[in-house]
Amino acid sequence: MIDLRTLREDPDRLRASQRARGEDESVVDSLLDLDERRRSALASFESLRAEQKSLGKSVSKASGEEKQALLDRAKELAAQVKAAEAEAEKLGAELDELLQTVPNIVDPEAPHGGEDDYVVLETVGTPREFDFEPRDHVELGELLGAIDLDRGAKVSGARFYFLRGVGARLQLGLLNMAMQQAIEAGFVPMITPVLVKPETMQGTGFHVAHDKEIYRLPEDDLYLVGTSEVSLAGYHADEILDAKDLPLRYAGWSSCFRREAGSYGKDTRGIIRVHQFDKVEMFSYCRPEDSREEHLRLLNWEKEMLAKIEIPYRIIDTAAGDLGMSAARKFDCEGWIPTQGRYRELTSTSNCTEFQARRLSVRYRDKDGRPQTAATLNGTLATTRWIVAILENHQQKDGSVVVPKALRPYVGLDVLEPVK
RNA sequence: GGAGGAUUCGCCUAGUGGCCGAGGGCGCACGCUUGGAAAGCGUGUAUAGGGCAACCUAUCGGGGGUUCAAAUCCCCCAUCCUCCGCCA
Repeated sequence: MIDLRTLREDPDRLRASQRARGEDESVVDSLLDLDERRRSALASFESLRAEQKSLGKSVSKASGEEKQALLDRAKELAAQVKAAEAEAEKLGAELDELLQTVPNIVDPEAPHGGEDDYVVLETVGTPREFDFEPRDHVELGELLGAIDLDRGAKVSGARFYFLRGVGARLQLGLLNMAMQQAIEAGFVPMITPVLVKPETMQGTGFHVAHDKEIYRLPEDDLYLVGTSEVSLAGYHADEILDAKDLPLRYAGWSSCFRREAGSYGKDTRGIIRVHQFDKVEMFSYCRPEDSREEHLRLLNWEKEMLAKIEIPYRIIDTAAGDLGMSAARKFDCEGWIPTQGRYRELTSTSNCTEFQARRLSVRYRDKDGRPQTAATLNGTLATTRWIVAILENHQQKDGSVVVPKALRPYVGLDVLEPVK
């Protein structure tokens, strides 16, 4: 949620941001108009209410005819107060509703435009030359007895899978390595709820009612998270944090659930795009003025992880139109997938500035003891999808896969051997 | 699933219709006292919105109602605790 007071002072900032995203600018004027009307409705309610209160006090002191006269007036006033309050509430609700639809103000440094207007910031490593025809991760997963897609489909349907044997070990090792790195960097390790209440989902910037990506449990009014970012953002909701504890950093391990509606036909093969996967996610609460630096730190921790799996990757600066609701800026690290001949997203780190925290009411006390809205950031340390990159980049001619050195202690194997 | 109890300012607690946004204690902050500290004394100590100064308004788990007036009365819901049942 954007800040109304800032909007009043500098509406052009939001206009520019909407332009950069390729979205509607007129929302700015609608907001300003509604805000103005709500404030005046609120003011008239408040003065009527003040009158009612003081009148009420004189009622209790008066007696006889005088009291009756006062009562009559008070009764009349009570009706007016009620009407004024209803009007103010109505406008407030309208304003809130509109405000809910406005995405975060983008960082002016973010590239303008849509999905394809990203800027490549850095390319690390070079794709390996194969002296044999590389197998894709599906084939390798099958050879190694690591990924069972057929039975995943049998049990749960399309885009489900079993990780088994070395596949399960690879995921556990990878995510444990991520957790270990996070712990060493001072993160608090967390295993988070995967079902959350609507206000947590909404607060994090996902629309419970409209978002086609969210799995819902209507019977219980609970929602499956698409990332532990949601649970970790909600963790400090309605709290005022101690400034000396900032930045507060958490590393959450959870399964993630995505409906992948509207992606029919995309990545139907393998475990690139699935309904359920596991992820270790960094989440940080910090002062807004520190958030840009924090964002770069998160990116560096992602690079550190990627270095450990020894694959070529590049970093892109996502364009404004592709930032989603909450992010002001987003960097993705994309790993090289040999059989696709292109880079695919392995990590994503977003600076959500105060957007999520304002919705969730996460604040901290500044030097003067005044509550201020915190900034929140998130970034990926590892996910199930990384298995694709590891298998494909480190495969050998016989179908075996060399485990990257850093990962070996966590997986307990140097090489994954075919089972058939 | 059933029965009962609870939910007030960071914590503990007072408060059964107007004098309660709300008293006390603890904690915390500042000051006095002291060679220094403790104790003691004094002052302050929620959040949000509006004017942005005095001040005004809202909020006593959430929502609705009764009333001129609700922390206080009524209804619904949520959470926690206890007991019973059910499952393992």
